Amino acid sequence: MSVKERKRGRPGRSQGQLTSDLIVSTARSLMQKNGKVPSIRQVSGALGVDAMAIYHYFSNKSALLEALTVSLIDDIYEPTVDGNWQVELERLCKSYLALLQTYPGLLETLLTMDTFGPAQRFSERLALALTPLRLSEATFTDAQDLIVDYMHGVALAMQCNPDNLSSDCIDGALGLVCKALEVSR
Amino acid sequence: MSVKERKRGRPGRSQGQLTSDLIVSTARSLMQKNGKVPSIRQVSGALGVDAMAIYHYFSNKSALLEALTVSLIDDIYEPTVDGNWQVELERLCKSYLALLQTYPGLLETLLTMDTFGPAQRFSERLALALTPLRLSEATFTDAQDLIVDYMHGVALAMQCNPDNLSSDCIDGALGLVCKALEVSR
DNA sequence: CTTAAAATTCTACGCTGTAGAATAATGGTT
DNA sequence: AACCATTATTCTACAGCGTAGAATTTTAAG
Repeated sequence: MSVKERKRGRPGRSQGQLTSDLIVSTARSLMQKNGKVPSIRQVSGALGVDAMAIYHYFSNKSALLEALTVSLIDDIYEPTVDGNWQVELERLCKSYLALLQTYPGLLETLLTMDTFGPAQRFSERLALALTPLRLSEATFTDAQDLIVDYMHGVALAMQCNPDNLSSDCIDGALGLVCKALEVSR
Repeated sequence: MSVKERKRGRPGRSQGQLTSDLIVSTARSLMQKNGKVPSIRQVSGALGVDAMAIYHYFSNKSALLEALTVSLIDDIYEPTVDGNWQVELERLCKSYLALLQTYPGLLETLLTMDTFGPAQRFSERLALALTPLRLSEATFTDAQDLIVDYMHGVALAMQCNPDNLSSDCIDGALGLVCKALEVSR
C-alpha cells in the first residue's frame, strides 16, 4: 500500500506532462466537490504531483484561481434580446447565482481580480437583457449597478449560509426591480 | 532590549487581568488599523500575552469575531421616522457601508454567524426607515431584501477593491430603488 | 557530445488556528 | 494556618497553509 514514490526531476515523455488546463480543471472539480477553495497541496495531491509543480504553471495561488474563474465565467446564460425581457433577466440572474453557488470562492476571486474582464461578463449579459427596455443612459447604469451588486450580496449570503437559502429567494426583489424599470422606461 | 519574559501560571492580582472586552477592543483596533482580520497571535501580541490566553475567554477565533461584531453592530445610524425618508435611508445605508468598510471581515462574520441577531440589525433599522412609506407587506419584504443584499454586494466590492470605489457609488442605485418605492406606495 | 532549458521533487521557512499539559496565584473550607 | 479545587496563564506541539530556493532529471538544440 505504498504511495508510489515519485522520481525527482523532469519526467520522461511517456508519462503525460502536467498542463495548466489539467491543473485548473482539477482545482475546479475539487472546489465543486468540497464547496470551498482547495489548497495547493490538495490540488497537487489529486494530480499525483508535488505541490511545487503547480508553481511552474502559475506564479501563485491567486493566478490559478483567476484562471479558474476565467474558464468558468462564460458558462452564464446568454439572454436573447427578442424574448420576454423579464424572463431573460431572471434566467440570467439564476444562472449566475447557480454558478457562484456551485463554485464557492469564485465570487471573491472575481471581485478581487486585477483584470476586470470576467467581472464585467455578467454586467455585459445584463446589459443585453436590459436593452429591450430602452432605458435612459443614467437609469440603465443605475439598474446595472443595482442588480450586479444585489446578485453579489445574495451570492455571498448563500455562500455563508448554504442551508438556509435557495436561489428562488431572488424572485421578490427582482420583481420589484422589474416594476421599477417598467415605470422608468 | 529583551522582550520581557512572561511568568507562567495565573498572574497576581496586581497586574490587571485580561477581560473579553479588552481582547475584543484590541482585536477591533487591529482590524481597523490593518484593514483585515488579525490573527490570534497578533491580538495576543498587542495585549502582551500568550496566544492561548485568548482561548480562556473565547472558545475559538470565530467566537471572538462574533463578539467583535456584536460590539460594533449598534453603531449604525438609527433613522428617525419623522424626517424625509429618502434622506434617512441614505444616511442609514452610508453608515452601514462605512462600518463594513472600517472593519473588513465584519461582513463575512455577520453573514456566517449562527445567531442572526446582529445580521438583522440593519434590516430592523431599514424597516424603520421604510415605515413612512406604508408599503404593502409583500413590497416591504421585497424592498428590504433588495436593499440589504445590495448593500452587502457593494460592501464586498469595496472590500475587494478598496481603491477603486467610494461609498457615493450607491447614490444612483439607491435613487432607483427610491423611485420604485414611491411608485409602489 | 555538450549544454542550456524545462519540468519536476525536496527541503525548509514563517505563518495560521488550536489541543493538551504544566504552572502559579486565588479564594474558600477546614 | 494549612489545604485544595478553581482559575488564569504560559509552554510545547501539531497539522495545515502558501511558497522560496535548491537539487535533480529529462529533453531538445547546437
